[in-house]
Amino acid sequence: MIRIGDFSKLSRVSVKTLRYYDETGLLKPVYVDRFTGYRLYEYSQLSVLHRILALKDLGFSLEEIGRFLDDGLSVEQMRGMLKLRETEARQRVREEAERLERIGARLRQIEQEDGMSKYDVVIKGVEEIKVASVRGVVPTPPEQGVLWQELEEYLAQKQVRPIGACLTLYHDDEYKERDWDVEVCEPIDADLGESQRIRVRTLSAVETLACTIHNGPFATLGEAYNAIGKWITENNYRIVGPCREIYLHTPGDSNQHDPDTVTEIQFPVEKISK
Amino acid sequence: MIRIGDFSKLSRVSVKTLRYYDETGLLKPVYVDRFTGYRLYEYSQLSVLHRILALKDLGFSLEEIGRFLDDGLSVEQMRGMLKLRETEARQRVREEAERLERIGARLRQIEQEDGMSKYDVVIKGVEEIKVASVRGVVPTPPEQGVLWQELEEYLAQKQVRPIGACLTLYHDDEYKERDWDVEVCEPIDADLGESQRIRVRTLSAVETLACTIHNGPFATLGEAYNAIGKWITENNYRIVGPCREIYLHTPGDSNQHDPDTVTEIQFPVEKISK
DNA sequence: TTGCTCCTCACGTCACGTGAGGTGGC
DNA sequence: TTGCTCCTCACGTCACGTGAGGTGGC
Repeated sequence: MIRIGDFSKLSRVSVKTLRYYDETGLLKPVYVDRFTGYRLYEYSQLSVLHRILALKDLGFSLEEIGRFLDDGLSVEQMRGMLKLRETEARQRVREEAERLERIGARLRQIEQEDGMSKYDVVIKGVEEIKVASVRGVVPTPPEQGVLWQELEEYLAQKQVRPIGACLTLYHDDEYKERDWDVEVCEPIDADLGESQRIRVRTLSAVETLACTIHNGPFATLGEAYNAIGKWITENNYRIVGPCREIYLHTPGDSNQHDPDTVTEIQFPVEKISK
Repeated sequence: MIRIGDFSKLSRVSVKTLRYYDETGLLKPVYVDRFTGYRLYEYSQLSVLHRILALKDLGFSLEEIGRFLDDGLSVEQMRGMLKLRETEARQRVREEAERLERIGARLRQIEQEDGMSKYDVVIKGVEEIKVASVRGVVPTPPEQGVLWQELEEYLAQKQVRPIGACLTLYHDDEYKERDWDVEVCEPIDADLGESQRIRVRTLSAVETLACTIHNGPFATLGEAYNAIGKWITENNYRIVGPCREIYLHTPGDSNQHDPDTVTEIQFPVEKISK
């Protein structure tokens, strides 16, 4: 029988860890001195410790390992758990590879622009939203005011109040100089009849949206679009739906140059698989 | 200004997390009601939160992120930290890929042998060991007794006691039927003169050894060698040095068939890079 | 006697999640 | 009034690491 220090040296597992395994019942020394509390191990316990290390290394938790050691579970169960770990490990390889890619994209961005961008892009999902909307073609985005007027008037007339931030959908696939196909939306709760121009519909939930926040007047929104566009291509995503522009905060009088304006831009995207 | 629940919905960050960020000073609401304790955020804080999420996603800890936000650190510093994360991420990709490989190897092993092997293989390192040794050619390993006798007699004569488990090095690169080049070693501490047959030398430290434990008589050691050999090839390692056979425990009379015998087998290996 | 080994608390880690028990706002 | 939102503790997580303060063994 050997003491914990020697057992630790042989196995290259720290004394603290061995004590922890004792405490949790994972690997108990064969004998504990009643008076000194000294733990005494047998050499043959090294193979149990090896089993623990090997299973830990495959990604099992200590609790799972404990159950393995106790029950000596069936081949089929073991196979099932390994399959699970395999899926998880594959997933983590992918995640880490993507993280690596994003770090690379950041580095390139810093080099090119000589500094950190004002815009940080994150991926998130949104739930579905019920909205009243008007769709139409306007020369350029800043001229969508007419559509908003139409929508607001309708809602006021029906005495329906929006329940969240209003937004615009941009339906064009490509960049255009003129004639944008836009749809202005107000989220609503109530049942509301449609008119010839006003539609009531549910914007479907989206799982992966690339999003960024623009703090400042609408006039400089273009910078945000540049940043997010670059991010999307640099990180190997692809746009798969209409862009959403969400007017989170438009203070007081709707002065286009108010700096306290906060707008979120969202692009439905998907990862380009290699 | 918005309440924590709405801020949470907009950002898709849990209320608990937002409170945690407040507590740690990472992201404080602009206003906290003195009486109710209600936290109130401004819409523009969403971009700060986005920055936090983006940096977290690159692998930074919340503490590091906090420092970034406070100091607004230089481009050079940022570049340096990103480079570091890049190295780490690359490392983790490799680690996870290797784990995936090991899981696959285990699965194949279970399929083939219809169950779990008695032998678990782990990778570990060992430090250098000073030994007295005798090297010679013997017909087969079980016949190395003569060498041991020679060594023991010399040590007894010099009144030197071994300070750890004795071991045998197998110097042949390939498997042989007959005539094995073996070296039997006793770890020692003292300064000991050499003789014509006895050498005193230091076995160098090895960083990566594939190891397994054999519980049982020497007669069945072959099973352990089979298991570890299979593991090494299945997991894409290559043997890069002489095998070490360590006699951790050989009870009482050195009966070759004693089942309480514990032996460790170690192969210096390196990963075959693709 | 000295140095080494071993022991048991108790607390920290990291980024939150999970209740319990209670209050404010519309 | 009711349901919803928000609050503050306090504790748990996972696999140990880090001391502090003290004792046993040769």
